Amino acid sequence: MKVRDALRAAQLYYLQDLTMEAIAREMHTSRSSVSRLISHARDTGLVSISVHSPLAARSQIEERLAERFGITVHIVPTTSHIGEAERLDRTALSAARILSEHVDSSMTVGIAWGSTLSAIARHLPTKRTHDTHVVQMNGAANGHTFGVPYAGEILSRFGAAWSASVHHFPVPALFDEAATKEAMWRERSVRAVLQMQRRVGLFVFGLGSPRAAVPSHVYSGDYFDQRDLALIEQEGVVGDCATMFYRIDGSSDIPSLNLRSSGPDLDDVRRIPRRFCVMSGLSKIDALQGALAAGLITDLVLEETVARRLMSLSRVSPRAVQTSPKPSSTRARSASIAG
Amino acid sequence: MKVRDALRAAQLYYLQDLTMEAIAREMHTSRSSVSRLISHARDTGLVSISVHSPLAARSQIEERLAERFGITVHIVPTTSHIGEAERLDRTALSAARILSEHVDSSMTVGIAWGSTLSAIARHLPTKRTHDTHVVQMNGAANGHTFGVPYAGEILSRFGAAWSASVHHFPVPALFDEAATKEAMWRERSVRAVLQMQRRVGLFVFGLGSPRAAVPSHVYSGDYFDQRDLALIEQEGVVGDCATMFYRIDGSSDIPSLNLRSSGPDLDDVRRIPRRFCVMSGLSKIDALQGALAAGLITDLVLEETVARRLMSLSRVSPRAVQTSPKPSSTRARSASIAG
DNA sequence: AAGTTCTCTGCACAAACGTGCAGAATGGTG
DNA sequence: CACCATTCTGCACGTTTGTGCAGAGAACTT
Repeated sequence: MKVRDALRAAQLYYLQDLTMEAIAREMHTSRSSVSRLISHARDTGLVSISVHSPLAARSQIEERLAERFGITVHIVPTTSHIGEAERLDRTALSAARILSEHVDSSMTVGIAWGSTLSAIARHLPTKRTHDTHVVQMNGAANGHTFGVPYAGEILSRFGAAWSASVHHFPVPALFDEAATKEAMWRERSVRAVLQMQRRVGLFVFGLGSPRAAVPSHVYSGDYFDQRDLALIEQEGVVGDCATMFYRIDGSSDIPSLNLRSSGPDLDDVRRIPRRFCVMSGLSKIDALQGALAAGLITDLVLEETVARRLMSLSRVSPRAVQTSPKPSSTRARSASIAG
Repeated sequence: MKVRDALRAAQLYYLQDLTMEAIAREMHTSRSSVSRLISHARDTGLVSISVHSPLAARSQIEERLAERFGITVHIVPTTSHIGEAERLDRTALSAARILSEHVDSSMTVGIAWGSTLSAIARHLPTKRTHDTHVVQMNGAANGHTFGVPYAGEILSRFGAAWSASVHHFPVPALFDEAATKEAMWRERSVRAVLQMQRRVGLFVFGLGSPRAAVPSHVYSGDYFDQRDLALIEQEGVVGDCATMFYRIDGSSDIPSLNLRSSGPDLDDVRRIPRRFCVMSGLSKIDALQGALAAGLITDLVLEETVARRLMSLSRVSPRAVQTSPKPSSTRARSASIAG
C-alpha cells in the first residue's frame, strides 16, 4: 500500500534522520523509489513543514504593522531584482503554506477569485480534513462568460486540496441592474449560497485595484463597462475586496456600484472571524491602505517590497498611514488611515 | 543578526522552494553559509517538521493497541537487522521529535531518568517556550553517588531545549529505610519538589526491567543491593516506572520496596493528564505489559519489533495481553492483562 | 490473447547539499 | 596596540538527492 510505504519512508527520513540510501535498504527497494515515496509523502500532506518567526526575530515592519492595525502580518521575503509575476508566485506559494496551517476540519472557508487566488490555488499543499466547505464569495460572470471554468478551477483546487465540498456562486461579479441582484438574492438557490457565506469562519482574498500599473483584467473592461469605470474613477475607488469597492479611507458608501455587487457587504466581511488577505505588487498599495483602513484584514501575507513601501509612506505622506495617536488602540481591528 | 538571517533563509527555502544557491544570491552570501543558516534554523526550532499518520494509514498494530488500552500509540519503524543500541537511539530520536510537539509554554513536565531518557535528552530539538518547568520525578542517588551529574545532565538538556527552569530531586532512588524517606518528605526542600511534581501535566518516562536480557545498570547492583534484588525477585516485579515497582498484572502493592521509593505513587502517576512512555528493547516486554495493565501510559512511543511481539503475545500466551472481553471498553484508561 | 494505456521501477546522470579546512573577521584582554 | 580565542566565511570535495528515460509490470479493452 502506497500511503503506508510513504509514511514509513517519511518517518525514517524526517524522524530518524536516515539517508534515503539506508531507507532503501531497509525497505528493500531502490533509492530513487524512496525519493519518490518521500516526495509523495510531502505532496499528500503526510509531512508538514512550518516556519515560525519567534517574536524576537520579527522585523520592525511586521511589528509596526501588527501593532498599528492589530493584525497578524507575515512578510514574504522577496527582492526587487525579479519581476512582478515571479513575486506574485512566490508570495502565493508562501501564502498557500501559511494558509494551510489555519484550515481545519469542519470549517467553512470563503474564497474570492482573481489572479492572487488563482496563484494560491495552484500551490496549495494537500491537507487531510473532513466536513470542510469551500464557498465562492462573489460572482465571476461578466459580459463574455459566466466565469464558471475560471472561478470553478480555483474553487475545485481548494476543494481537492482539503477534500472539501465546494459551493459555486454563478452570478455576475457586478450586476448591470441593482434590481436584478435583489431579485436574484430572493432565489432559493442563491439564498443557499448566501447562507453558506454567513457561516464562513475564514475568508481568503486578494485585493483588486483600478490603479495598478498594469491594470488587472478585472478592471480592464472585461468585467466593468465604460459607465462602471467612470463611476470607479469618480467615486475615488482605490480597490475592491470580492467586487465590493472602497476608497482609500476605507469608506464603501458607493451605492452606484456596491448595490450591484455580488460580493459580501463589507460589514458582513468584518464579522468574519478570520480574514486572510494576500497581497503582492507595489502598484496596488492604495488598495491595501484602503483595506487596512476599512478593517477588512485580520491576517495579512505581504510581499516584502510592498511592506517596505507601506512603511515609508506612513512616514512621509499625509494621505497615507500615520502613527496612531493613542497607543492604547493596539488591539483595534480597524484603524484610521487618511489624514 | 543571525536569527533573522536564518529565518529569512528558512522561509525562502521551505516556504518558497528556492534552492540554496538562489537564496545565496538573494542574500549576498555563499551557498555554504545558506546551508548552515538553514541547519541553524532547524536546530533552533525555527523550522518544525512533523509527520502525521492519517487514520487510514495506521497499522493494524497501532490500531489494536490504541483500541484495547485507549492510548495513543506511535510505532517507530525499525528492522531486526540492527542492534538494540541503535534501535534505542532511533526510537529516542523519533520520540524526542514527537514529544516536542506536545510541549508548550507554561507547562510543567515531569522527567524520569535512565538510559531511555538519556537518549531522548541527547536528541531533543529546541523549541521556544516560556514559563515552562522541568521537574525530576525520582531520585538518582545510590550507594556510590548522588547521581546529580547524571540525572542533572538529562534534566538540563530538557531545560535547555525548552528554555525551561529545572528542578532537581537529589535523593536516593530507593531509600534504605522507609522512615528516612518519610522524614525527608517532611523537609521543606523536598516538599517544594513534591509540590512541583503535583503540577506536572506531562510525564516522560521509560520503563525499567529486572528481566532485561542485558539488565540495565539500574538493576545490576549499583542501585539495589542483594536484599532489594531478592525482594524484586520474590514479589514478581516485572518493571518500574520512576523506581516505583509493579507486577505484570499492574499491581504495585509492594510495601517492602515501594514505601522506600523516591518515585511518585502510581496512583499519583495515573492522575497526570498525559503520561508519555518511550519503550524500546524486546527484553523489557514484561515491563511494558505491566505498565499497560497498570494504566500508567496515555501516549506510547514504541519500537516496531516490540509492538509486533506484543501483538503476537496477545494471541498465544495466557499470561500475556488478551482480547478485551467487552468491546465497549474502548476508551478505558487501563485494561486487564494477566489471565 | 493481443493490444493499449497507465503506473511503477531502477539506472544513470545532473543538480543540490553538507562539511573539513584554512584563512578572514570579530571581540575581548593584557 | 598586539595578542589570543572565538566565530564566521568561502572553497573544494564527497555525499546525498531529484529526475528523464526506457523497460517491466499491471489493468483494462477489444
